[in-house]
Amino acid sequence: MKARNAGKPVAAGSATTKQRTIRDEILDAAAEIIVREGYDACTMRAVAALVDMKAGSLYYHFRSKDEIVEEILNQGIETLYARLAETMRGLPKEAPFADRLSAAVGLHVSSLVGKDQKYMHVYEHLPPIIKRRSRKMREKYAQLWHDLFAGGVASGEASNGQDLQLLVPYFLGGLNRVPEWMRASGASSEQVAALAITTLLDGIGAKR
Amino acid sequence: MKARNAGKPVAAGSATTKQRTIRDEILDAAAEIIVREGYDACTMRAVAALVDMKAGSLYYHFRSKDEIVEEILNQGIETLYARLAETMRGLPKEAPFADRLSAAVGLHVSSLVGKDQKYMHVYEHLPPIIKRRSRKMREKYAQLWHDLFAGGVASGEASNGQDLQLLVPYFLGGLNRVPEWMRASGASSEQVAALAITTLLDGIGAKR
DNA sequence: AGATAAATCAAACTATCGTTCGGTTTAAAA
DNA sequence: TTTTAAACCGAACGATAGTTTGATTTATCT
Repeated sequence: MKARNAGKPVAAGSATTKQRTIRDEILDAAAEIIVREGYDACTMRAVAALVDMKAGSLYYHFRSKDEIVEEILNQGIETLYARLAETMRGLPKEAPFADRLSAAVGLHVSSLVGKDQKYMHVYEHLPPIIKRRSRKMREKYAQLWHDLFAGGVASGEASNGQDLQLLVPYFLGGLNRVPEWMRASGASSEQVAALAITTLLDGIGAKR
Repeated sequence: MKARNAGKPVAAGSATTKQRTIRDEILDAAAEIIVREGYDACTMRAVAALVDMKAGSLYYHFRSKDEIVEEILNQGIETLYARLAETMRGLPKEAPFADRLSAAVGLHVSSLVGKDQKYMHVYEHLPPIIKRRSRKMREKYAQLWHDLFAGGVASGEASNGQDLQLLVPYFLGGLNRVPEWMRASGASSEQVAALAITTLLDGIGAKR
């Protein structure tokens, strides 16, 4: 076996420390290539090169290229869903809508620009056939947002009578462009999150 | 030569009627495939099949596959830019901000769901390397929106003091997801446009 | 040390990609 | 009708894709 961990700290931590398997390294490499150069450029040979292996060796860890992509896709959406569900559940029952919204936006944005952002951005680079596979999970995630807004409407804290079925994908679709905004404006993730929240709540029209 | 126009009306119109060339048919076919099945699926053989030809014959009309894609890309963005610029120029000088915004949103949305929507949606399916080529033109288009908002700010009709450098990509990025909203909610393009406008102006927060 | 299992390699296979090119068909000009 | 040019086909080319496989190296266990 090759010295795969040469130079890397052994992470001699607690027994509960999730250890980084070779599988993870491969997933990371593939996601990295997809986000930076697109799905076409993500060949088995390119992925292998990034983890210092040969293309054929990848098949010891994965059944196919499809399995790699699918795993990346799931990892991204499922952890995002879990984190948002957890965050919402952790809020006090009487937390105002603005606070709930702020927490959700903050989490979503930080996921888009954080350490594992790769996994969030892979989706948009995939061919439609593959995209469709994760559609159900993505709708499940959108449902969390739908619930959030529905709560705001019920308490009278939100909505001008907008159709939530339309408002949620509107807001969420816009939020996903966060990295673009940051690139174009040089703003921080906090600034971006703040803009999204205040604009959604109050708009940009002159005050009356 | 094959009977390419079999069954098609000759469009015996005025001399100024733009006639549909074979080039156009090829561009249409390629755009159609890219939008429906992604860039990978858009092979020369697939495009050729859609226009009842063989792959090699395409090279009589185009120098390369790249040339086809580039032409699609330009056609989409340039006509959009021209139409918005024209529309803005056509508005009376004293038109209120809300009207200007409404006109711009209406145009943008109708382009995204209209007859030539293909050409608008091709962009998002392309590998990063190709995307970068049309970046300048897209920034030019965004500049139109920037000017629109800047006008609203100057006249005091808009803005809560938001950074326009951030607000424009925020709003525009969201707007581009219109087809998704419509699919998810079953709303019409007019409903979607209305939501985008009122939400941007007034937000969804409870009135004060 | 020797044996066993895990991990990787080298090389090939088939399929398909973009592209080329000589020949063939079709439409218009003479 | 003959000539000429435009439009297309058929078949191939080299490159590269995902994948398979038998051999080989490396780690682990006794």
